[in-house]
Amino acid sequence: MNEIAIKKDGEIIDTQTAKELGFEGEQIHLDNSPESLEVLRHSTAHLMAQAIKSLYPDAEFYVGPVVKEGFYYDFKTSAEVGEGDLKKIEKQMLSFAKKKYPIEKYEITMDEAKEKFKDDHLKLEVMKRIPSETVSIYKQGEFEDLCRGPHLPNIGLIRYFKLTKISGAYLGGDSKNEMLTRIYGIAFADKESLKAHMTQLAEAEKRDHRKLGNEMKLFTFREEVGAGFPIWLPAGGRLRARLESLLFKAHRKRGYEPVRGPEMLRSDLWKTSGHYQNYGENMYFTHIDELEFGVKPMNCVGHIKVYEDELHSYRDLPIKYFEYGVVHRHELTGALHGLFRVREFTQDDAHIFCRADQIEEQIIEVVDFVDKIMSTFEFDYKMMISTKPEKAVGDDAVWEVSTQALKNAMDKNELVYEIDEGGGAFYGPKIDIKITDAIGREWQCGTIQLDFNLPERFKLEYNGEENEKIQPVMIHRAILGSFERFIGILTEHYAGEFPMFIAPTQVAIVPVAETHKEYAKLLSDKLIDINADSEIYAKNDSLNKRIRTAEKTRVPMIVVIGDEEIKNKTVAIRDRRTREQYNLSEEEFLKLIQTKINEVNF
RNA sequence: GCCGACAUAGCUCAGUUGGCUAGAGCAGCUGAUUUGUAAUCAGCAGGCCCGGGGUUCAAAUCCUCGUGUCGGCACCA
Repeated sequence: MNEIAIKKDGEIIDTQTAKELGFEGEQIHLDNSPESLEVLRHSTAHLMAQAIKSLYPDAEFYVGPVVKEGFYYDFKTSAEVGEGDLKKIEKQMLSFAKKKYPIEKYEITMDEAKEKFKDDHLKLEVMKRIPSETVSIYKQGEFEDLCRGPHLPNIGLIRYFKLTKISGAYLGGDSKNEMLTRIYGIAFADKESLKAHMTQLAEAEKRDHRKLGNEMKLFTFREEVGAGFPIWLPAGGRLRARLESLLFKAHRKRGYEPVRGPEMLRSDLWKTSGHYQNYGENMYFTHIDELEFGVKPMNCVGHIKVYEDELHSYRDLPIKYFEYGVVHRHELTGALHGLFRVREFTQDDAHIFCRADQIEEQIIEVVDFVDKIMSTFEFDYKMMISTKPEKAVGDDAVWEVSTQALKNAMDKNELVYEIDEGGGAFYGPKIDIKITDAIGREWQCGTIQLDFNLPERFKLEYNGEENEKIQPVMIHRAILGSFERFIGILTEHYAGEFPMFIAPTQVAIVPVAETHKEYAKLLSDKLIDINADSEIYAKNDSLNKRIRTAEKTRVPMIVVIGDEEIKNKTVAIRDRRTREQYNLSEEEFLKLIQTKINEVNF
């Protein structure tokens, strides 16, 4: 097998460059190693550009990098390119690949490059961002592209690829700029890997919470109701209620007090908080008589009003209020996405009012709380500290102090995090908890936000040791983030196979014949007494059919009851999670269910 | 919001180049059957073909404006 590049000092250098500079190093062969795929996919992006250029001669090209899930190329043409054109482009790519053009490299000066690509305003745009004096050009057949490589020695090596998505993308990732066309693709060294990859994508799609939510009747959306407004169906309602009650206990244990603010508040308050100015475009407003009201997009103002209801002593801090707060946000239509992004959702929101010297311990307590829940569900998550955004309230100095406080808390406890510059809330920096969905997209769930600004704007205070007035610090936090998004993620995580303690229905009861229905009902009542939901499958269908129907709901446990069971006071269990069948006495069975439901506490 | 695609029964989908009363499976209802661990049989019902507007002798099919959904971009729990 021929080498396609070499690795020198951790860098991938293609054969063209290595030859030119006389470099030697560890050989990289065409296989599915990360290094090889990097080169292969980059060259596949170029091959795609070559095909696009031949099909759409006026096409101009921006950049075509390798990304986590393959590669893409951004370009612009006067023609309308749609999904249907991907096949055509793939075909053209294959026909070029068959010609086995070598990929040649040469260097020219920046001025020469500008002259060469003078008709391609996108390439000129790319060059503006390159500081060096000279640039390299890669040539394959008639097609030439400005690129720093690395590339394969020959396009004939590209055989197993697929163009996967087409979409628009803003030039330079800035919505103020023009929109280009982006085509995504994937490439592998062999046919099997490509096939395996496509199969894996199809498998992931089966876990999509939108599909499962529909199948399992958890929730729905209706055109006539409006985009982004989920409707919770009974099964989803039960699942959600279980989460809510578990979480309620967890909050009480940690000293949180349940409170509730109104759904909408006078606009003057939103002006005081800064939401009106900084978040107004995401809010819904209405009028009552002459006064303007804003429907709450966050719960903090309500909780501030709770805090203001009485005077506080330094001895009482921290004070923690929590609420399953329903919020409304005007998300852009294109952003809506199943339960992951909706316009009305419920946060498991809380606000901690504390002294400056309590910040760190409070942050860490919340981080532990988050970890407790995430590990219960066996989620891999990552944390990210988001700093001051473009639109923000408060002095830079205050932002600096609070951002540093978050970092300190994390560092002191040796917690790993990444930085998201400019990703903070308008009133303070935050630690975001991100979870990955079935197809690898990351979603922010929990969040911990440190806020010196709202206490200042609302002139909050508590009495210190010397009876002086001191301003408290506010920590905004949500663990799940929102029930909507979290349940969406949970659904994909378990592929609908929810564990007993959270499942919409704990047990499906299948009576063998009509005469066993009564006993089934008795059992069902006993289950309710131990806080377990059950469903009786007594329809006029065959036993097999009813077991099949029950199985398809993904219920964790099915019990079959017939003469045998009634006589012996037992149940025949079919455990969907362990795929086992066994018998238990009724008493043992109820105890087992009770244990399984109670084994989880946050 | 932007680029592109899509919208047919509760669900999953057929529906030829525009051409008669728009089809199927599942689910639902009625009856027969009373079942021992993943689909018993028969019958019935179910549709403003997403919504306006247009082209045409004729529209589920073509055009147009909405609405919703999907894939991305941008934005964000």
